Amino acid sequence: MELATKYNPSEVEGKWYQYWLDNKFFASKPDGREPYTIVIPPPNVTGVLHMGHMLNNTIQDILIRKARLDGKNACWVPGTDHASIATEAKVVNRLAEQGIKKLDLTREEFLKHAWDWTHEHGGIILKQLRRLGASCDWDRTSFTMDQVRSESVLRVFCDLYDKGLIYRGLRMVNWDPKAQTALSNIEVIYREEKSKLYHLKYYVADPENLEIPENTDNIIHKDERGYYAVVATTRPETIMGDTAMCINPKDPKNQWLKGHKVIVPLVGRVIPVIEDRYVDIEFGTGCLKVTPAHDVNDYNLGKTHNLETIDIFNPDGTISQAAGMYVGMDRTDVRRQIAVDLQEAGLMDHIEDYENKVGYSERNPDVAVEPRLCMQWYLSMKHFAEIALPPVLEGKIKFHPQKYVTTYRNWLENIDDWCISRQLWWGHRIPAYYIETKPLSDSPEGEEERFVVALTEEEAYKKALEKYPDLKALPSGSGEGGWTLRHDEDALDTWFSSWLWPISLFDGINNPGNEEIKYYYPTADLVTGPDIIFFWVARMIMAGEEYLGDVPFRNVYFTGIVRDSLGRKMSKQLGNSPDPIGLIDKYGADGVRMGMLLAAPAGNDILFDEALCEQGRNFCNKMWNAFRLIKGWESADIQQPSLNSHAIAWMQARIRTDVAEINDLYGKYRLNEALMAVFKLFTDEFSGWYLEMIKPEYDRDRNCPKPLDKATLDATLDIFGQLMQVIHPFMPFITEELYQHITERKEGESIMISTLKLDAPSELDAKLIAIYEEGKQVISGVRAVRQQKNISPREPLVLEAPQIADGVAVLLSDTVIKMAGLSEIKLVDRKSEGTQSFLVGTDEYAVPLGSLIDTDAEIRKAEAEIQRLQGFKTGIEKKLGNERFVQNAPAQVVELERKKLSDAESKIAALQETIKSLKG
RNA sequence: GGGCAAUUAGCGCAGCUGGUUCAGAGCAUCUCCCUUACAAGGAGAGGGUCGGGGGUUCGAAUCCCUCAUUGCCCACCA
Repeated sequence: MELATKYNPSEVEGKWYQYWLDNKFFASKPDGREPYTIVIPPPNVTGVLHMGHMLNNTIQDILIRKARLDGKNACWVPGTDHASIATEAKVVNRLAEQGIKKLDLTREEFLKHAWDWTHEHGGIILKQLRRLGASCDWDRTSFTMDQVRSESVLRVFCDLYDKGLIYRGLRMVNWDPKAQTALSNIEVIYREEKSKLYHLKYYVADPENLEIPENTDNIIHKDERGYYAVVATTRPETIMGDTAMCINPKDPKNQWLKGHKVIVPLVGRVIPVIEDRYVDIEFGTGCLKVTPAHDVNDYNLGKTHNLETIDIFNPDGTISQAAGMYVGMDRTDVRRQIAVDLQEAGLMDHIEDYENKVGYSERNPDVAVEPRLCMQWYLSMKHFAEIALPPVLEGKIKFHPQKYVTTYRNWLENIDDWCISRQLWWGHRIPAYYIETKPLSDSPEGEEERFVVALTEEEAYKKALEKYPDLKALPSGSGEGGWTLRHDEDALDTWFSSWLWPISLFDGINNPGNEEIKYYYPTADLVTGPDIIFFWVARMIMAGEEYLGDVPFRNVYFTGIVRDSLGRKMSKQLGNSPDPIGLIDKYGADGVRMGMLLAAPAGNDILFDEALCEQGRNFCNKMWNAFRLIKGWESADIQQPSLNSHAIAWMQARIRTDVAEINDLYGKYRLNEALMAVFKLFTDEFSGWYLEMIKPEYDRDRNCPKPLDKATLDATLDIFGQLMQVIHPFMPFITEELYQHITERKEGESIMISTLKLDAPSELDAKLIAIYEEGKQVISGVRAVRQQKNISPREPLVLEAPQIADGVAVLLSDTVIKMAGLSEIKLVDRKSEGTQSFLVGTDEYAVPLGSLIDTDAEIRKAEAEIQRLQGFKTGIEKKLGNERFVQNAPAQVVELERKKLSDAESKIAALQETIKSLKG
């Protein structure tokens, strides 16, 4: 069969992936082997693959495949995340396109739409991962909202509630007015923004009592309408909610305002001037307007000073009835309008440009978050911080790179309670049931709520009766005087299910101590981005410690962000995000995998460039052609030349040595370096040197290569197979293809499940490698001479080598002759005249060139080299002349310097000799 | 405002606890070669005062101080 000169991935990849699936090579069951588990960071169920996923999952696949080759029971569990806010937003948008409003639907109707959407788009991303070669155990595919995972979430909620760690609280939360839900603190992203600082006039309401101090530091504003204070604010639209003005009691500028009242501009409300040290004297005028309903700090001031709270916003960010003005307008429009109105009313002192930070919703990045006071569910974090800190600080979990340990610690040491309720329908419904004996007030400050937390409604009834014995006297049901349960409308934060992922995937919550959780937990490695260290990584550690008393993983490998070659983040707007599947079509999955990884040192951002995929594709081609070469050789029952047996020994030594290093790099998660080492081993050592060494001559009579001795061919096939195994984790498809060719596969075999057992490199290996390295230098030396003199590689040359019994010219003479295209190697005491020479170490080699030699140029070259060496020499002499160096430096180092000196001297001597002979 | 990291060849990076793996590979660049596996290839070559300045030391890319630049994270200054 004729093989194409280029590797064609598209012919190969689909075939092998199916073969792997058919043979269930990805499947894992608990057995006696050592487990190696990875749980996938679940992508959004309706998401599509982007470059970040490509990187992340390539790394996971490499680790999993490596573990499999090492004989471990590798289990990579895939799945998707319901991503409540993101998905619900998408569903709402789609409904809107159809003219349907969410609020017009019942919860059940909405959820039906959401599930339809999920089934329609769900799992596309997992299909895409197959193209990449991801060797997930697909039978285990899970979803954060499937039955097992959902039950786990509810059980955990009930359990934590029973433990007193979950509570309901009226707090200032971050409110997303578009999604109309609360967010946790870490879901808010602060962005620096150009805005305005509005300086508003708050006239003193009781000027008759004002005592104007003289000759003081007070700064007093007055115009024809009277005395006023200037308040600087970025949010003039909140003045309807002002219930006080606050100054710092020590502020010399504003002493005159103490104890007075001021009038809120436009609104006309008279509010007190309160004093609190919270106020920064330096900022603005030192006067702060206090809006307890719409700012966390103001809320706190309101609490300490017993201020009234006026909530001027509706949940969707429009102005509420309570504001009394601008009712129904959107907050952003009001800001514009009120600025105009204030100007016109003469209540605006001035406006200046200002930069401040505005919080945006992580999932709705164009929506500014509104602080809002409402009742939410919280998970108390003190306990979790305490259990999650030690495993990381003590190194039971290792972070790669390590610098994230500090980040992790800082966060846990300053952690806020976790707001876990979301006013969404798509998600796990909070298993709380309110007892309704009469219509409940909607007001958050309504009377004390009565509720129970239970896994099912049935259980909730029982619990209700236990908790509130008075209910026993009442008839159950919605009838006259009866009582019913109202299921909490809210859903849980998505991360409240994700944090259980390494446990819930093995059903360790519902079914504690089951065989799978015992076997697979803790998992080995987690591969994820540093952006979710708090959202996910930290919380998994909390859940793991809480529910299994053990860490969820041993290592966390933080990948960088994939950027374009200019260092910009990939984004749809910029259009700089390549389509991963398109890339795979173009370069093959193996090529793309290599391209991704080459640019990806652990923890650094990766600057992705398609050219890197080209390099990956080229490497595939290199392997393919090396295989074609070997495949074309016939074997014959002839004596094995010593050149070949030596080359085999050397190549094997090389493999042992390099694989040891590669394994070490794996251990340090320096996968890009491991890949580089793999690449060089194959391209340089194997293809560039080894294959060329043993390559049989061409038989012109038969028009094909001469046969190769069987022993060498067999050994070469073995070596090739080993190399495929070493490369396989990085490039699974082509290595499988070539491995199968090499081994004449039988059905059911695969490189995936093969094992590679190599001895540790020995001292002998090191020696062998050193000899060959020197031999390579001699060969390169001759090639360089050819290059300089423009001599064809096919023209045989003679090499004069120094008389050294164990020198490479003797030990590797056959190899050097073949590789350098020599007719012979002459061992000489003195090189002859008319040669071009080069040094390898301190040994001088010479190629006689007769008339080709340019004597003058050679002399100039030698003189330049002598000069360089002289400089080198004087440097060392100076060092050795320094008594303190000789006294203080270790003997070894001093000895080395001496050797350098003598080497330099002998090199200089040799060069002078050369010049002499050239001058003849 | 606090913290962390980075700064080494045109580019993206490696250089572990100070001394032969010390100034490195890869890509890119340049030169030559369509040699019977591979031009998606081969052979060869050039290229860096290790961000600036100071210090410690016999000796610093490596340790310390300082400045500069960049990036990231955290934080309620309106």
